[in-house]
Amino acid sequence: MPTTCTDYDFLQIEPHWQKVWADTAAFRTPAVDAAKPKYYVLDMFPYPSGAGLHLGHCENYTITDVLARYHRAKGKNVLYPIGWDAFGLPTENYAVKTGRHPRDVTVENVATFRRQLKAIGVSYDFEREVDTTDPRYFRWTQWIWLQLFKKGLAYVEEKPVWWCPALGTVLANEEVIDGLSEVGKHPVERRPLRQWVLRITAYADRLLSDLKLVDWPDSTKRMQAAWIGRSEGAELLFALENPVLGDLKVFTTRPDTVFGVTFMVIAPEHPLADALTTPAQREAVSAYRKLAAAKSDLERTDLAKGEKTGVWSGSFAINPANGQKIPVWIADYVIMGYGTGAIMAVPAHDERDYAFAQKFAIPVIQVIEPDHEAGTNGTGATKLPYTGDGRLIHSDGYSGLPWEEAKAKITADLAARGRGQATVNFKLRDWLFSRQRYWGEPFPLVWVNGDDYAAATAHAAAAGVALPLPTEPVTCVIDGETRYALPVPERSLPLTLPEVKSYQPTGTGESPLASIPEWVDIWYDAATGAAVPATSARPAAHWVRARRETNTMPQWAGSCWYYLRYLDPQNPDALAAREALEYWKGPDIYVGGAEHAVLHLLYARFWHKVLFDLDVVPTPEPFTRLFHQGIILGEDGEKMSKSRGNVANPDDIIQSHGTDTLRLYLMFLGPLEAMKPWNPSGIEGVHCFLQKVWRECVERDTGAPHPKISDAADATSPELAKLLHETIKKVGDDIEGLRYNTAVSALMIFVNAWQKAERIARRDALAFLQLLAPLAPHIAEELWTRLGGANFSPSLGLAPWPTFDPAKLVATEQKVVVQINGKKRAEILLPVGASEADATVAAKDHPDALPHLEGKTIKRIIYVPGKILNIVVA
RNA sequence: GCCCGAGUGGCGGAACGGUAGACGCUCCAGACUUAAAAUCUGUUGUCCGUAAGGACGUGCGGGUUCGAAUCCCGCCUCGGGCACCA
Repeated sequence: MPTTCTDYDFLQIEPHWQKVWADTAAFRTPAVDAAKPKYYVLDMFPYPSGAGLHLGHCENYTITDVLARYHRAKGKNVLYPIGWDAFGLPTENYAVKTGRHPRDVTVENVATFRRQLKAIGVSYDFEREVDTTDPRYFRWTQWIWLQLFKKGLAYVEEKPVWWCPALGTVLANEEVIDGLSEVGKHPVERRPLRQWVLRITAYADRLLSDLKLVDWPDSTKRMQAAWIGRSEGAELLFALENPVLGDLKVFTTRPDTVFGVTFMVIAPEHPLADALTTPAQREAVSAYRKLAAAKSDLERTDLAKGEKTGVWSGSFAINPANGQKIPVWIADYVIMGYGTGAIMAVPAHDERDYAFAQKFAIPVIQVIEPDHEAGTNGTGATKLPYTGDGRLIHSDGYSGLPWEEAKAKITADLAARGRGQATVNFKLRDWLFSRQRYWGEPFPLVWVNGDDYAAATAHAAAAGVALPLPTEPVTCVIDGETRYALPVPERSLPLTLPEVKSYQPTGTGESPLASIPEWVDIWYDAATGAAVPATSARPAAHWVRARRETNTMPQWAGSCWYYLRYLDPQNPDALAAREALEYWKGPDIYVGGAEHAVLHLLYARFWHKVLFDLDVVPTPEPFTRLFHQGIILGEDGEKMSKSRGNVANPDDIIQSHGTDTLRLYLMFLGPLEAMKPWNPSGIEGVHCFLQKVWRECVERDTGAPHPKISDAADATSPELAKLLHETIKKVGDDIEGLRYNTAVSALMIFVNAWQKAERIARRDALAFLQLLAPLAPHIAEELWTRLGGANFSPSLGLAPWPTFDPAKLVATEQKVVVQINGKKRAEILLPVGASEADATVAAKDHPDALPHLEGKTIKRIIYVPGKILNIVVA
């Protein structure tokens, strides 16, 4: 039933249809049906912040909603779900401030988001909502983590984190601004803490090479490739002058330049740094190392600061290629986390080494000579540092060789003498996977001593419980005692968060979980996962004394696999049924911001590959096609932010213009991938367009169908019919190609022509409404119903998408532009298929072309049928 | 510093190497109206010209081509990202 309004009253129409869709479960995902093609559209699910939806969300979700509605009309089985990435820092900080439980805050925020999403008319299947904080969900997050643990991909290490003594808490990178805490502006320092780390580097090669399997923007692929950072080179051994200390191992991508080494550099944290420091240098070195320790990697790598710093250790190393004695320096531009934490410095052929050598007056020896002029400064001398290609010089036994050849030969020769080997190195580092927070997934494991580990695992095995144990136990030292990580049985999951009295930091760097001794210190049954406080009596002899892990998982955990849970969101026995995984596979398109180009997408790919190796998922890559929408800027062209006061609120626009207008305008604003400013006056134009559609369909005053609309089959003029078919083709092509702005423009052109026409056939008016429906679904449904669309299909959304007749698109005459010497001079109308000779004759006779041809000789004619005729004259 | 984008009317933007400025906004003029709003019609890149018409024009300078906003080279400006990666 349509509404009763006579003019375009979107405040009545939009809620009306939203209710109809909800009441009829119009967007419920169809059952798995092997006979029907599937289409899975995925949004990057939102973090339900207290601020509610912003225009960027609206843009993102309208893009996908258009795809979902379009593909439903094309007869696909569409899966279009939504959920909440609800663990995270802002909610926890809000809880700390207000004393409210993060769960309650989350429930409230989710309710706001859900209401707003329904108000913009997005056709999600809300029955498939997932919430990363729901124990029924994070049970499987924990399960996946156990698989990683079992595969030996999780380990524990002391890692430096931001520690704020004044706040008594660990801070995230984004909470530290210019070396001060964001809250309270207190000084912060780097402090090592026990952390869980995931071995993503074990997948570096596949994460890189499998990028060729996916249809992603090239820029995103390039960013991931750069982040993984594969480089081929060699590890070379430089003997240290003091034979007791052995060798210094360096990684280099340029073994061909080994004869140009004039100094070595090791990172301040390098294990040999102490031993290499001579008594005379001790004071300078320890001062320098202290300074470097206070800096983050980011500061150390901040090029804006420019100046290289460093200090000589007092020691020397021996170049394995020529036996030369070279000084070993300590400098923080070398980082322990990459390569071997030590380099051979070749100032002639490396920018950073060159800057360092200049500052400390270290000799520079050129060993590569360019083959061509490019690298020289005009006088024939090479401009240093020179990092390009060329041939070797000053390199005994290798001079004259092209660099690539020398690379291989020098590496092989040094390898033969046991002084090196070819290696591949990655920039990618292992993934720091724990947080000292409350509002995250607890790690499903306990810490026990060695004897208890043996006893507990034996007991579990005897009880027929296969614990997910790694081949090598994961251990760490707590309070001077070695502890073993004992995973909980998979069947005991989820391990839920205990209630705490306060979300305040503990002051020790541990999460608030550590302040609940009855949860942390327990008697524990390894076979069942059951626990009682350690203060109570030991329930039975096979129960062991254990301490729970108090770290929680980072927000990434839940977002690494949510796209799989949508396939089968309520399944209690598996993260999703095999049948659902086989049918839906992964998203056909994934839409979200480019800010996730590296981290989220890389982490999710990593987990997916692990699940693929375990035969849990059938595909090697999670996201085959990816699209990044552009940011909507404020009216002033700046990023929208509260402090700038340039925020446009979707709720206000829905009240003033309606969501159909908002959606249509967001899609019309410009290319979807472009960053574009919000322009409130432009929205009027789109609103007027919808009103015009209304006026063409509905008679004023009565609300009955417009008299212009006729049931006569030939009511639509041939010109308008042709335009309709062109529009059907264009809108379909543009939706599939994600060029919605030009699709909207095509719809406007059609309505402008419709308005000028005397009559239009009912089925043509309905076809137009179908084209409009993905973009502006409410007005389309309303008008479809009023024009009797129900006689064709009970629901507009499921009515088959209009088809175009290619025969109708073929013209009998074509306009051809006449150019003379490349300049447009005239237009001629020619029958389709006109020959070049015919075209030339017509052009020569044209009064506009004639004056430009008189007295000239024709040298050449270029004829592109249906497009142009270019006459070149002299 | 490095990497990735982007520069087209007053504005957002169109344009398989083939008519630059679609579509929309904004101006301006007209119709309707007592008036306004809404709606409809027309106009709106710059310069010369009464006009017909012509010249110029896609950040700047070159190049390739019959033909360049589009391809190539070198600059400039703006935006985004960055882990000095040996």
